[in-house]
Amino acid sequence: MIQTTSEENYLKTIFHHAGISNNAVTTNDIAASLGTKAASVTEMLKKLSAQKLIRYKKYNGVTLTDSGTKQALLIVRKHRLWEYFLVEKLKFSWDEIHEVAEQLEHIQSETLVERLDSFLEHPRFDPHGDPIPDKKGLIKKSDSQKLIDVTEKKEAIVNLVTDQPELLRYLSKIGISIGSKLKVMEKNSFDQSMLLLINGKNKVLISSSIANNISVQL
Amino acid sequence: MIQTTSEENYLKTIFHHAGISNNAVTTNDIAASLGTKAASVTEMLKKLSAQKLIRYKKYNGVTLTDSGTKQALLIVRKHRLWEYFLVEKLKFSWDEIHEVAEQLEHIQSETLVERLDSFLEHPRFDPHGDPIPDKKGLIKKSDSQKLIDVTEKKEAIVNLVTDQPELLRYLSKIGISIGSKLKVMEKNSFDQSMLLLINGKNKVLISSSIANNISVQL
DNA sequence: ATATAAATTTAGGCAAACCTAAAAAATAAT
DNA sequence: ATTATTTTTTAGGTTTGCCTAAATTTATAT
Ligand SMILES: [Mn+2]
Ligand SMILES: [Mn+2]
Ligand SMILES: [Mn+2]
Ligand SMILES: [Mn+2]
Repeated sequence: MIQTTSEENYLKTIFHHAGISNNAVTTNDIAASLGTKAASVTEMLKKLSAQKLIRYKKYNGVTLTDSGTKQALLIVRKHRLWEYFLVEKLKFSWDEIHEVAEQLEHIQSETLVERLDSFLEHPRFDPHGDPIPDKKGLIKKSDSQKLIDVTEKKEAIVNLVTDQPELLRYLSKIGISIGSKLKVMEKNSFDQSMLLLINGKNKVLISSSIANNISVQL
Repeated sequence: MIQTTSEENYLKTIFHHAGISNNAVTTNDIAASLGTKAASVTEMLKKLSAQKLIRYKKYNGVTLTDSGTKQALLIVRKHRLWEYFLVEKLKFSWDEIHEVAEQLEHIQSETLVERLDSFLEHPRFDPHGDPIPDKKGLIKKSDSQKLIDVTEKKEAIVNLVTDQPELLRYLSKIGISIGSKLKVMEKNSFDQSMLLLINGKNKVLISSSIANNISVQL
């Protein structure tokens, strides 16, 4: 069965909230993410449940079924492939792509996804470091930890950042991108801010909320 | 103002029916093209008229305003650029692309269109030979005539075919593509069928309905 | 245990884009 | 010039996806 754009957005949101262990996701969380109201969410949950894409019991949140997970993974795959395309082929910057990918991910054509994947030579990560599910929905998970948890004096390589335009523009400004080498010079134990040495050149102080949105590999 | 996908499809349909001289287009013609009913068309015409994208007088058909024409040209531009992309970069065949382009043409992002155009190196014609409007909406019109009107013994180069999947597959099968050299060996005056020599090699008989959907340059 | 607060669902509406059937206008045929 | 046919519009419905306000359930605090 073919999903509407709206249904796809709900599935994707549930997927992102559920995490790897497919935890139950609440009505309010979905509403907040999609910018809709709880009442609208309840309505949609009934539809998705009728299609057996989610398991829904009143007042108990929802989890994706296998079928729902498969659909969600395909949407995520398309989103990230398009983001990769926009950056690598069309020279968009990493803060300009999310909104366009939000539209492109709903284009219906299996052939298109697979040809795009081939054309891009099967990229494994999108421009923000998020893994791109393969055709079967398998995700390559790299061992990665939050920058905020890295101890003083350690060095690490940036491999994932949160896909939020304002954050991304800020990171670009201070010279942090995927692959940047960071050395944690000082950690302020009061506010969790960090003094970083970026690529052995610039020293920059970042707040904890920034550090919370960067993941690295030691 | 931003148009819905449905509004864009109406504008494009009106544009295609109006021809270069922007003739009035009838309600029924629009309905037939879009696979909707006349009543639905009337409803939409009121909306487009309120937005001053068309000139609409009850019972008198519609014409596009300058603003409506501009919008329609942009959609056509996007449709054809995407078709070119699908064929040249993703290796789709010319009969597989229309449906996907129908979806892609509605992606909203001015940057995307212009970057795509650059990436493709500003193609002037889509895979069916249809001209791609430039950023300003200008169309390069090549002097071209219908194959059906070519006189016996003349030679001509195919430069435009109708974008209909079944036709396109048939043309591929008999070896006709954009750029093919055709020599009109015989014209049957009874049914207008034509015997062609294709690229100096194969002799093929085509019916008038095929010949009507091929344009050539002498 | 009860009261209060928060989360969720239900009830009733709205706009977009479609539909069918009936009415009105324009066109064609006698 | 009437009548018949075709085209177009109007009237009244439906579905999808959203909303607000009220009711219900669950969670939290006294
Ligand atoms: Mn994104
Ligand atoms: Mn991303
Ligand atoms: Mn096309
Ligand atoms: Mn075309």
